[in-house]
Amino acid sequence: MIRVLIADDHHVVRRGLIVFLKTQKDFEVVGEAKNGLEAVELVETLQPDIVLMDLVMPEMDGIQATKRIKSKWPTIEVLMLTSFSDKDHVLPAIEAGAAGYQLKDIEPDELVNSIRKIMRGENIIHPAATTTLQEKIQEDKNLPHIQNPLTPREQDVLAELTKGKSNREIASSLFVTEKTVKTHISNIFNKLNVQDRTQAALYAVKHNLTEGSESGV
Amino acid sequence: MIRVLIADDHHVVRRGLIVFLKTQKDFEVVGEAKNGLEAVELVETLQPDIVLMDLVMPEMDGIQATKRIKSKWPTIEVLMLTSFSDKDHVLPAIEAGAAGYQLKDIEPDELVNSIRKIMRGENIIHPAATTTLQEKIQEDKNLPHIQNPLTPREQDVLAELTKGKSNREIASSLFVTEKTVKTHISNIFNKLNVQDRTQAALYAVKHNLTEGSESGV
DNA sequence: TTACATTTCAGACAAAAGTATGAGTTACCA
DNA sequence: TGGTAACTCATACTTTTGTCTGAAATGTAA
Repeated sequence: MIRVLIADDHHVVRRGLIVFLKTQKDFEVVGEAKNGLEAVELVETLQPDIVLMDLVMPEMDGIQATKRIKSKWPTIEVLMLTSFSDKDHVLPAIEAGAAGYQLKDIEPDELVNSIRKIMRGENIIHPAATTTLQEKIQEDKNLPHIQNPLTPREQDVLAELTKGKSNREIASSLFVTEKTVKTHISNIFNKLNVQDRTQAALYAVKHNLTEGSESGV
Repeated sequence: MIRVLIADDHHVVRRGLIVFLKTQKDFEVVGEAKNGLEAVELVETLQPDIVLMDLVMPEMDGIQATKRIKSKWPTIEVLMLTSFSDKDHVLPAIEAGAAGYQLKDIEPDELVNSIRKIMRGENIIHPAATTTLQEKIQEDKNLPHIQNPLTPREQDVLAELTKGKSNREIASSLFVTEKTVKTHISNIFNKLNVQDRTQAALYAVKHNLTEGSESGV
């Protein structure tokens, strides 16, 4: 059961989404928010799996709301659902931590599909928005939850980390000091957009970044 | 590729195992140890995925070696391979942290099968040894890596933990103080036989203890 | 050859995480 | 009704983690 929170200032939009998602047996709309602030509050109490977030809303816009949500509850996914596909709207959304970006003209089936993909750990960008993203990616590579630019050494560290090892153990395995491991690990967290080693390990497992090794706890 | 270390004081046994495992394309025997002490040392340098460990060996027996290995490298699995199926031999092995216990009369195919299962996170006990285990389980439930006695509340905490949350976040989600969360978490670690939250999260994911929720990083 | 990325390491902190121990509460079982 | 398990919380620590800043060595691509 995927628990969905809808955040949109237009009543019609919320109605439409709810009606449609109700036809999906494994979806449950746990709440509705009329603006970004309400969205953050409801996320806190309801702890949904995913938030369908409108970009433009009163009180607090979708970007701000997404930032707050992702910083407090990094595991809760946000799918930006809006009607703008230009650079100025897409990029901030992705940078804020949204796992996906879809235009509101999306087909219902496609929407459900997108949500499922996100829950599986994939990132979804509407084709129209992708092109504008591609350009930016060249200039600014700091969007690692889209593209993963871990260096070889960082991948080594992450692999060890994903075996449940401590910094000291990783250092010993890779024949470097604990300081070095800490440096790598900090960089990994930034690139993966996670806050700590547990999230990094879960991310690696979920996204199958653990190609090298096969053991686990 | 599953990297195997063989620890047995009988040369013939080692030969036999090696020859057989060589026929398996995804197995690699990375080393052989003639006693427990050597096994521990080789584990340190070779970092295998799994150790096939004889119970009775000179220098250091399989139980001791397993204890040391599991305490230092909890992610490395140990399959006890021996010829005793009585209580006094089986229980210490399991308590030492062995993921499996098989008699030496095991069919080669069955052995490979067991190893694969262990790598998948399952625990393997030879039928003959299972019955003696069953009895003991009633008396002594402190064998959590076999049977998981997490209380409901501990399961709640573990579920939150497996979303990548910090203690503070878990506390807020479950409406208790951080102190309480720490208590639960310490207990969980003991029961799961892991050292920290990352290992616990990986354990939960691997062993599918995350029934309740579906989200991740 | 300059510029940049990668890898290594250090010092100094701040912030979490974990452990140990004790204790009060409820709830249920024998 | 006494014992026990589960849940809660606290105090007092120790140990790890993680961040920031700075820096040196290496290799490589423009």
